[in-house]
Amino acid sequence: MTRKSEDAGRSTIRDVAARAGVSASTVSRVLGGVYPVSSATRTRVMRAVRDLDYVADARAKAVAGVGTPTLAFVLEDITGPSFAHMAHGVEREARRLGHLCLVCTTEGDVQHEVDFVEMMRAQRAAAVILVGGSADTPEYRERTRRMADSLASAGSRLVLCGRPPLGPGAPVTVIEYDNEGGAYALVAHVLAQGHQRVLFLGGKPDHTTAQGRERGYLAAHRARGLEPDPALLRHGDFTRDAGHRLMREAIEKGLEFTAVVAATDMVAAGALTALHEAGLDVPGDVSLAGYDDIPFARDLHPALTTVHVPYEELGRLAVRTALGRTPESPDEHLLLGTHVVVRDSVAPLSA
Amino acid sequence: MTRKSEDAGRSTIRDVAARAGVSASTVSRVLGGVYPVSSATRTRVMRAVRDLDYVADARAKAVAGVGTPTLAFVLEDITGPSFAHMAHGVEREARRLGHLCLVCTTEGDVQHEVDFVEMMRAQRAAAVILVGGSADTPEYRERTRRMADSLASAGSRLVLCGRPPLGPGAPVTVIEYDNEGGAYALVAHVLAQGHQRVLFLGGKPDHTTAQGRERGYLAAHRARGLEPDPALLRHGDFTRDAGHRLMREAIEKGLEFTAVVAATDMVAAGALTALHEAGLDVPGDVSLAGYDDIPFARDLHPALTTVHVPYEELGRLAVRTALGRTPESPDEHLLLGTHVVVRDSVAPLSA
DNA sequence: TCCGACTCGGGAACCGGTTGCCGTCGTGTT
DNA sequence: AACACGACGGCAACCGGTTCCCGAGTCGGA
Repeated sequence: MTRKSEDAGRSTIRDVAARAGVSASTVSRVLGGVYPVSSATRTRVMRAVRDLDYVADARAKAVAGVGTPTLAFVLEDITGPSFAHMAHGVEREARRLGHLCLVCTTEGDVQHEVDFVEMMRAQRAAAVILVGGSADTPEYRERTRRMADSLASAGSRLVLCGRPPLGPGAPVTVIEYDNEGGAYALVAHVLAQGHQRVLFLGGKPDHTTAQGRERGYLAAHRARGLEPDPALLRHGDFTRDAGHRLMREAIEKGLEFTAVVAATDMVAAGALTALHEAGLDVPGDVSLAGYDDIPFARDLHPALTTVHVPYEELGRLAVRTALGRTPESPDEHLLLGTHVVVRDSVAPLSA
Repeated sequence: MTRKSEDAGRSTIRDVAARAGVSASTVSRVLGGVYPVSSATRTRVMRAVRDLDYVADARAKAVAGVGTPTLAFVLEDITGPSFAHMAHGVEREARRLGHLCLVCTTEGDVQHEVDFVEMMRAQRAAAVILVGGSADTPEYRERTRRMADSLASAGSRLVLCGRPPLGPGAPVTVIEYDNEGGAYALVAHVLAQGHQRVLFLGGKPDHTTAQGRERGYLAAHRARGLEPDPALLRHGDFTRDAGHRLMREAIEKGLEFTAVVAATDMVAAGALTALHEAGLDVPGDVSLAGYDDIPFARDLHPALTTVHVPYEELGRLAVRTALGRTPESPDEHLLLGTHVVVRDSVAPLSA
């Protein structure tokens, strides 16, 4: 009472050949498609293939040089909305270009990252995409540079997607978005509403994404001849909980401010809840803005004014430029623009 | 002016052997670790390995039977918060168990799914995990059953994670969570507050996750001797936009209700915004509840009462049970429990 | 001093495919 | 009828590893 697949297990090309009464090369040719094979033979082979439910071992094909190419991406945490969108872009584009997609999350552990990249070199991945911000320390550059060289020497390619670029000369493709410019525009918008004391809920001080946004915050002030009170710059990380805690502390501390700019929408969400808990109305008493334009920003109450970042596009571009390059093409460095999305959480300063 | 890695490119084990003046077998043994090798030889080999910056080709190792095992997961859209959490659980557990993780998103296209599974069979993946709900049609069962058989015959395993189970006898591991039970408890909670007309914003009618939640909604009513007005059951999909649209339509239509239960938190978020836009207070005028307990549920205003689903645990369990099984072990079917998280969006019916 | 055991390393077969090369057969041409 | 040529298909080498099997040294003990 066996199914048509006998008891199969995995069958090899030689099993198929034997059953069809031909040689393994012929089977390979039939399956390959283009080589001339008589239709009688083709039929016998195809029949044997179906009988045995045979599929060629992709790993063996890869060794022989005709495998499905593979691409890997590494991120800290797939549950972060912006990371998830980048991942989505990467995966879509990889699929469109016929690549398989390996994924690894590091949960912030750099050793995982290094180990995984080494593993990808062994897998002969076409490219490895590092997704998401990072601290820009000498140690980071050193380590990342090493990974880049290592991949390059194996014919692969390292891509930094939303990550600090290395110095010149590193064999790396960099796709970034404009943190400073976006934050500048956003904060300028807030200041234009008459606010003077704008609380900034930033990320980790050495994190480049956080730094860029903070620079934009400062630059927007200075462009109006203002020098922001250092006490208004608070640092945490990019989580909802950090936003909540930072906001609560600022309120308890009696800090004076009429607007809050959070480094991410997640942080803004936590901050918003803390403001509500303190009985403050947004934007009546305090204006609030975020950064990232995650889908949920619209459903916060009030709808969050924020900066739109083309995360998915970022991921798509990362794989397109990485896979599209030839050995001679120069190292690319793309910088994507962002724009402010005005919703309801920022209001003119009430007299 | 070359780096220590010569100009390398990819070097083979034979290159290393030649440089160290030994045979390829010896290099393999040195790298393998356990076989007795004199320390002089070991040193020479290691030096050659470093000089050439050699890494064994993982695909070739796989063909020889000593590769890193691989596991694949398929989901509709990685940007959905609950999918992302399942993915996170899968990835974490896979990494813990030393597996590589391939990922594919289908964007609802079943052909992608079928093709990808076939590809995974060719890759000799240890297991393929299908993540997220689906329509439970005869066509679905037929197709999924075929994938299960195909994988099983290749020594792999299909895992349904939050997906409708097939009939008995299919070589499948199923990990589900209790949609009906969770919805029952949630709706019972709402009814206990005195509400009588509870609007249900459901998903696609043939989608099993949506069906389960709807059954829970109905069962909770009947347990109190109520028969819900069919006009209160609205169907869309699991997106924020669907929730927004459905809610607006219900309001415009003049439907009477004092509470809303949404099939997911995303839907609830859209509905909440629509309620606000209509000038209704939640929970003053209307109570609202969601399902999934995504992180953002806390930051909606009011904080959303919802049902917690252990998505990450679900993903972890999926890989653990799939990889932990022996050929003789029975097909497992796990059903995880859920629980209501009471926050601020449901209030007693005001007289 | 001779023998056995143990250590070390090489040759070759193997994993499961692909492909270059060449021989055979059938057919059409002169 | 001889010859050329194109269509087919098998052999064997190759991709880049691992591992079985066996032979060559070396060392210690009888």
